Amino acid sequence: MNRRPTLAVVAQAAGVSLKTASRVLNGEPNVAPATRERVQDAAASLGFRRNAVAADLARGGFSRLVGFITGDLANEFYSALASGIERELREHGLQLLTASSDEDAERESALTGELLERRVGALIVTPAGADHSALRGEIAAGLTVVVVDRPAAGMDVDTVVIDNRGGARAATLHLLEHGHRRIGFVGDEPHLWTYQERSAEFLAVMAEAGVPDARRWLRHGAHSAAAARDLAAELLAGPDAPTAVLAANNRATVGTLQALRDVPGGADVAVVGFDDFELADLLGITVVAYDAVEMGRRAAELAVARSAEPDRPVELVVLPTTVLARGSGERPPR
Amino acid sequence: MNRRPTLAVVAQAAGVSLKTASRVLNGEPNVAPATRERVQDAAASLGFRRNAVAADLARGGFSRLVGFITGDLANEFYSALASGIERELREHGLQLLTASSDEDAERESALTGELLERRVGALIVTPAGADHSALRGEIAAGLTVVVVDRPAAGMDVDTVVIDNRGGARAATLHLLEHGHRRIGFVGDEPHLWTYQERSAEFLAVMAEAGVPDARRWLRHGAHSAAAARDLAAELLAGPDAPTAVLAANNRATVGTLQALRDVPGGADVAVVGFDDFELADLLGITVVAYDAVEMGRRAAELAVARSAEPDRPVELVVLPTTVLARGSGERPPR
DNA sequence: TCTGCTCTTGACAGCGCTGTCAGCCGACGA
DNA sequence: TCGTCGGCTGACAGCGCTGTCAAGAGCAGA
Repeated sequence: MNRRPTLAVVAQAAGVSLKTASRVLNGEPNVAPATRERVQDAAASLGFRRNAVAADLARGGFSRLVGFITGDLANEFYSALASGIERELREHGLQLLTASSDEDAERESALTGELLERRVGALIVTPAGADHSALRGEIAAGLTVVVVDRPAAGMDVDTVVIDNRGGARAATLHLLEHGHRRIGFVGDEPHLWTYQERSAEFLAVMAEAGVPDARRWLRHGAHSAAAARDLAAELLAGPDAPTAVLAANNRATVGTLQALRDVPGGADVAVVGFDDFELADLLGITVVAYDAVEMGRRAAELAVARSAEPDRPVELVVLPTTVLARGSGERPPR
Repeated sequence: MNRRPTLAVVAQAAGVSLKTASRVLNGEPNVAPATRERVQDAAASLGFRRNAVAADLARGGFSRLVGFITGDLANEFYSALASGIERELREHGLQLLTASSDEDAERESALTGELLERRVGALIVTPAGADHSALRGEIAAGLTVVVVDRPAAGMDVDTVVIDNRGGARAATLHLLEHGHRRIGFVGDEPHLWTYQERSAEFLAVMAEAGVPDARRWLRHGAHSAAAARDLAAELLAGPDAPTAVLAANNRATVGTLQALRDVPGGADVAVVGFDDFELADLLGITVVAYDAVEMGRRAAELAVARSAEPDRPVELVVLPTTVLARGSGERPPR
């Protein structure tokens, strides 16, 4: 086990009291320069390292850690979020503690518990389940919570989301404007808020455009690329197959592309994906893009702001989306 | 601020001593069932949550946190590592604290410091710099360190790497066997060990195959896709342009593909990439693949093992690689 | 009934640090 | 010369929990 000198040892070596040593190492004022130097020398030569655990405890039991509970860190969207959060927290001298829920509500609440035991100063969550009663209790107890990507139903907390409706509308219009009428929609799990928003807007736009019963091309369950692939394949094999597909998340886009590769005439089907991804550019895929890193950054910013000022009004940040035309969305109907 | 009941409050409510309450909440034996129940009820009704910070301190000042310092969490390779690590740690009741160094040695050492202040029980690192003197001191002080992806030069620590030589050899042979002689190599920063291993083996195999001066097609600096793209474009524009490219990491592969798209005749150039990536399958890119999640898992496993038994012999784990033929690497020379 | 044991419980002293408060000293103004 | 004030320092009491140790209760066997 790692035995390190404590502050007391440093203080003794420098011939000062514990408290004075503490002052020096925390950069507090009102220490004579000579004393300061003696303590610093002692600390350096002993290889002293302050114990943040003890310091946090003494200061009131709160750590300078912020927890982030997310669906799946291996998904490029979530890792972009995490990187935005981390960057912002760092500016404020805070550290990020990540945990992934695998989109499982039960695991989410277990993780919440663990992070709370660690006395995180705030929690940033992409809510998996619909039931946030556990969280609600914590908020009442004074915990700072920020939700990101999806709002937490019925909870009055700071939230950062993108303009899902606007993005879905733009994407659908984009395809309609290129002449498509039969447009498929490959979406995520129906209980996810993002699915609901995107699909509802898709249907609304189709109705406005006078396309009857667009619901027949609506599919859901594409939370993995493999599932999306099957859904897309089934959709494209139908008698009334769409000439264009709106893939409602990055997994769905990949799966749809896989399906299109295997279906005869698949190369002619227009595709617009929701969520940009690195190779979309190379593949020439038109997407609804937004800034996931910024999303994380804003969430962290809100967390910091609320910790500092618990009574500030709850904020809802909605980030804009843009359609990036790269070819796949501009193909005319076959 | 989040005011929560302390153990003392719970104990009082249950009419027992602090210590007995502690026993119950830690699941220790030798507590009368009736007492146990009283304490549990009190804890539940008060919304008690143990303070892991204080508990860790009382237990000796070590947290059940394991730190992971990595290059860039947004890179799919590192996030796969992180997810493997997290999964394994969880099995042992440990939590992961991630921090990214942006491949910057200075930042790496600052982060190391922060994690140590947090008294992480172990540190898993993908070493950025060449100078690990700071780490060396910590190890001497008893810290458990495991390095992953690249060995830390001159340090006797547990290490998990892939068989870079074997992978590079297989990839180069693969291209040679498909008739290529002029083979380009687009590699990472030259100070990285993985670059050195892969490039050295590439040159060795080329020499064995009787291809003179393969070094003329060797390029480095492809740590981002953009940089790789420029390198590959330059390589392919030369008078003695290669008919095949070995892209030595996932960034390099993406950049190379971008360059090939833009260069006339680029579609005929064979490509083998080092590191698999999600869309490689869709794009038909032949790659040298290995299991990054497993790599993380093994690293975490070693960290746990060494923490438990500090004197065990140092281990070097080398994971195998495979060539996955998907088309791009099987194209004959033009 | 007494001894010896196990089971259960609690008192107490920290873990390593910080906040509070009080004390000391030299300097400065009157 | 004295009073006062500001800079500097240290004693001390915790933060919320756990480890140690010892004491009390209950019970079996002698």
